[in-house]
Amino acid sequence: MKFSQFFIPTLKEVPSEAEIPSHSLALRAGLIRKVASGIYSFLPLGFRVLKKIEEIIRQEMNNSGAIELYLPVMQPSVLWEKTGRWKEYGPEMFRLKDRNKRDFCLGPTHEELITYLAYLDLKSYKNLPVNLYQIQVKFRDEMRPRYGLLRAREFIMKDAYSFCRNDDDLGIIYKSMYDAYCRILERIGLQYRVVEAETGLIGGKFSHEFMVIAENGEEKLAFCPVCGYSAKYEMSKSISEAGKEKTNKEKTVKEKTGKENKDNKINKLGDFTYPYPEPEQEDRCSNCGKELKIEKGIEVGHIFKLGDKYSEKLDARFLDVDGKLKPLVMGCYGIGVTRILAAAIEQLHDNKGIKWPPSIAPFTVNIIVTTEKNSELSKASDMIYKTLKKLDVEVLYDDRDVSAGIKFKDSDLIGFPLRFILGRKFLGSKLIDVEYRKDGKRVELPVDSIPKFIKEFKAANNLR
RNA sequence: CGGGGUGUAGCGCAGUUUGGUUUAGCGCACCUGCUUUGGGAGCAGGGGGUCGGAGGUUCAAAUCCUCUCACCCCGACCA
Repeated sequence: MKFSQFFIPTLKEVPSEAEIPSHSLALRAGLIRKVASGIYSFLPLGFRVLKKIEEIIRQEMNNSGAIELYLPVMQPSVLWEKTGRWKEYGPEMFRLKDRNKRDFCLGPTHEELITYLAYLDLKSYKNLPVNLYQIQVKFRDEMRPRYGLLRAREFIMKDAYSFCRNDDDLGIIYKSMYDAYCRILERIGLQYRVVEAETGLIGGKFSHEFMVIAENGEEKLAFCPVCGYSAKYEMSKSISEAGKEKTNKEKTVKEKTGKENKDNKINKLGDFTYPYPEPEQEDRCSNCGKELKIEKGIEVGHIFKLGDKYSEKLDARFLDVDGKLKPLVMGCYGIGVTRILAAAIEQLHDNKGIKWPPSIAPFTVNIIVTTEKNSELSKASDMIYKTLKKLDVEVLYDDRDVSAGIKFKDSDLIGFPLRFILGRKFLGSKLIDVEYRKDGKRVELPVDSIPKFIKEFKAANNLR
């Protein structure tokens, strides 16, 4: 792709609405534009990244036996009334009426719909287990959208729902989803932690959250560098110097209210402010006794064991081998596509711009020609552009008639993993300056070594 | 929803306190021409806003008053 024929509106200045790097850089690099609070358009560059994230997720889901389908965004209220969530969800749900005044919502999640599908078509243990997923847009009227893509009102997520005969089978699928999520984040190339978490409005017995480590993360995590124990900070167990085991939640409730709370649960959050306590020196891992490290993370994935909460209410039952009618045992597994995009920027950037991991970079190589009007040089860069395309490299050739400085700045901002620089030096030595965005390192590359270089780069970064 | 803040050209801002001296200004971006091109170039010329919206006060409103809308931040809550 030639830069001059593509659409990449970059911004030189920091938009006043953006507070954190992922938001600011996504706007500046021409990935997204805001339409309304928490609602964004994806420009071509951002869209390419989205598609790459989706594809990695899709491959890993398919590899772990999940099957893709597509459920509607618009959902009738009747199903939600059966599960009681039409009321429970409250103002967070975007609601609308059709011409006949029937109630609908824009799906904030899809348990009701998928369970309805199971009710219709999963009648026998012979159909089980089955794990269905979709990559779909979701709508949640957040009380406070913020940080650009990190907390949007319209966002894309992959959600999977599994149906099993019993808890044992559920356990197997749960584990396979857990592993798939780890592979997804590893393939993308992000540092992350898996923590135990509460289940919230979705319900169910217990859950794991997948956190991408980042400075601006909304979640505080406790992590043991020695044994690998990790948990959300407020749920983390630690041993104080006194040797007494405690969880941070107990401590918080007691300290803030000044009184005991029998089940250690916070009942009315509005009653008092609830800042997490500052990490304490004496907090030690309850597993191995080593000092806990406090980190911040962005939640990108959440997996739940639902059990029969939805299947009971929506009457989704199957006939088991023993001839008995039983509710389907469910699990659900969500991972945020648009949120991963933001989290990746949040974790991988510097003061010049984004540093895309090669797995999801919009383009792998950016060719910069510093003096476009030299015919020898433009011939050479055209040739190199074609060579890279032939090698099946995603390359953005900056052929714009602008000063070299602009090309360099845009290149840093957008964050292509590799930059091929052709200028005066090339005219003399016939060597291309190849620069890595990751660490700024440069190597000199003869033209005929391009195939070998690309092959090695792809192999090292797991690209096709 | 409570508290705080901001709305002036595509983006970033000044002007608002003390209404008139501004045909509303600056930087960047944009258009034309020439010169430039290894880290956001130079000169010359040019286009674009009626000051978020509505109402009001006044001889006169970006500036004062009332209402309203949008957006951002903190909190509660949340993928």
